[in-house]
Amino acid sequence: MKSSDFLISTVKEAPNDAQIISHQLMIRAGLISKLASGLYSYLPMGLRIIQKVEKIIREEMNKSKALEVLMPVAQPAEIWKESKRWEEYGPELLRFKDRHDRDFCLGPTHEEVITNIAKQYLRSYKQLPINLYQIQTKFRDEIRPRFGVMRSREFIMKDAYSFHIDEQSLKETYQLMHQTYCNIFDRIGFDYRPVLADSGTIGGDSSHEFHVLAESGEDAICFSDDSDYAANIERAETLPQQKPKTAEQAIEKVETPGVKTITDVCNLLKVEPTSAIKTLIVEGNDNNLVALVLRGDHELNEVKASKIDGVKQPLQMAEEAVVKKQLGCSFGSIGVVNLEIPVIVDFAAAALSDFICGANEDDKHFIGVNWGRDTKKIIASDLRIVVSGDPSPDGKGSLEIKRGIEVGHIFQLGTKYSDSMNANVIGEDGRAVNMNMGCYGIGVTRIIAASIEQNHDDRGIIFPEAIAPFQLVIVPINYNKSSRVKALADQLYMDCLEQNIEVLLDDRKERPGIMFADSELIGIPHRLVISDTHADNGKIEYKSRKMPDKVEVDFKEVVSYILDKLD
RNA sequence: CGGAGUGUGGCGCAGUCUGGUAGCGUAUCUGGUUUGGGACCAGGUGGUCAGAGGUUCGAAUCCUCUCACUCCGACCA
Repeated sequence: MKSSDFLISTVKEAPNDAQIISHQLMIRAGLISKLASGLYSYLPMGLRIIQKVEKIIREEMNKSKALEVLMPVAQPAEIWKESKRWEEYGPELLRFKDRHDRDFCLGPTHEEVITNIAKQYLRSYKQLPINLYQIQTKFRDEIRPRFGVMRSREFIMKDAYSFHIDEQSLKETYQLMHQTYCNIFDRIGFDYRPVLADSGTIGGDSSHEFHVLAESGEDAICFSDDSDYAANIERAETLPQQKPKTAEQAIEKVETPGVKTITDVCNLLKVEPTSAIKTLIVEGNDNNLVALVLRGDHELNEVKASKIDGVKQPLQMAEEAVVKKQLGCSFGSIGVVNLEIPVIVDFAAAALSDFICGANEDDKHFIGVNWGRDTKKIIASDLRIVVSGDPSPDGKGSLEIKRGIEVGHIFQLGTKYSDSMNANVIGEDGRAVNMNMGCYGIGVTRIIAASIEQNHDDRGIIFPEAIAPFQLVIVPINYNKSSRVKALADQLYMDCLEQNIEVLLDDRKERPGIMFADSELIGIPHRLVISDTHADNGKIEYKSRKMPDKVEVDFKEVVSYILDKLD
């Protein structure tokens, strides 16, 4: 490709709504163009990258024997009503009516459509297992789109759905997909981790997210410093701790006027938050209240809390007015002494002795409180968000927390959709069985942003070769003046094309500085510079985007030199 | 949905308080000089100042409403 035949749409300044580096660089390099909030066009340079990513995904998916399909973006309400998600999904699902006043939506995902297909065409266990995938545009009406294509409303996703006669078969394909995802992300050149994930209301214990490690990641993930354990922070468990020490202090009520928060209490009483507890009140299953107790320095993990027996799902914090009426005090003064509602205590809080808590009277707290002696019987459970340094749940090492960008998610759906949509096959014994399903997603467009987050410097993007829009850029100095430079550049360009090198010849009438800056901003991995000075010696200058040094290469050997670099 | 903010050539911004000819940088076009790190000179093109209504002799500027976008929060099978 010659630059004069292409659209190089680089800009010096990014719009000021671009917050993170990948968004800024994607705009500046001219990969994307914003149409409206969360809606982006892919310009020629950006599309080439998408196609590279898609190619890798296709190759690896095909290798795993998955079959590609393509399903509609617009979907009729009927199938969503069948799966109950028309009601459950919420405003993220963009709904509209067609000219006949029939309900439709834009697909945020395709479980319903694929199940509908499976229902029609899968009749016998002999056709199973089967794994169908597509690379398709999705639409989710995000509350707050941000970070460019990282969290946009319209985005490209690879989604795969597998169908199985039993759980065993599902598990095998799940493992295969896990491996396939690793292959894909290895090829893309990510520093990533597969982590245990919460499988949401679907249940089942096997769900993994694939996270690219990056400071700007929206998710917190944690891993052991001494084993393979890695999990989304929502999912990471804490272990029961040792029994509390024997009580040393007597319980005593103290005045704490105006004190509402743990910080206030601790400042007033000159103690650390680790020796106080906080009591959160949530709604219970039958119109009652439930107390959740955490150590002062810990935070509630809402996913864990909502899974506790007797706690209303989804988790709902109690209204302060209701709490006042039933417990006789406001939020800041709730405590566990003489508390007449179910009390669930986090393991860490349950391990405390001689601690501080609210007195269930405004402006008063207890000090020297001990479990059992001063409280009724409690249930100890895992309630909190893990913190750095917690012991790893597998018993090996301690946890470290990093930020990650979720680029893939695989999980076992079981029979949720095949049950509600009645997708069954005839089994070996001649009876109909609802199929087990697995579901596997990769955010194609998000991958590009994630890769840039991980690979850039102050000059721009440093694309890994596997997904770079071009492998090589040829920068001729004085292409339009020096006939010798032009001849050499054209010759080299033709030679590269012959070797199927994805090469960009920058034949624009620009000064060298602009051409260097553009190629570095766009992040083309390899660069050759041709100039009269070098031509005098039969040399060409090579530079890798990753390395600071320039190398002189004989003109005759340059193509094989490049081929070697491309491996 | 709650809080905060911003809308002025493609992009980045000034002008708004204190009403009086629409401005700067960059990009773009033409001509010339340059050519190894975002050049210089000269001359152009391009804006109903987000939209609607109001006040005024006169509104980018003051008032009212609407819309869009951004940030923080809530939400996220």
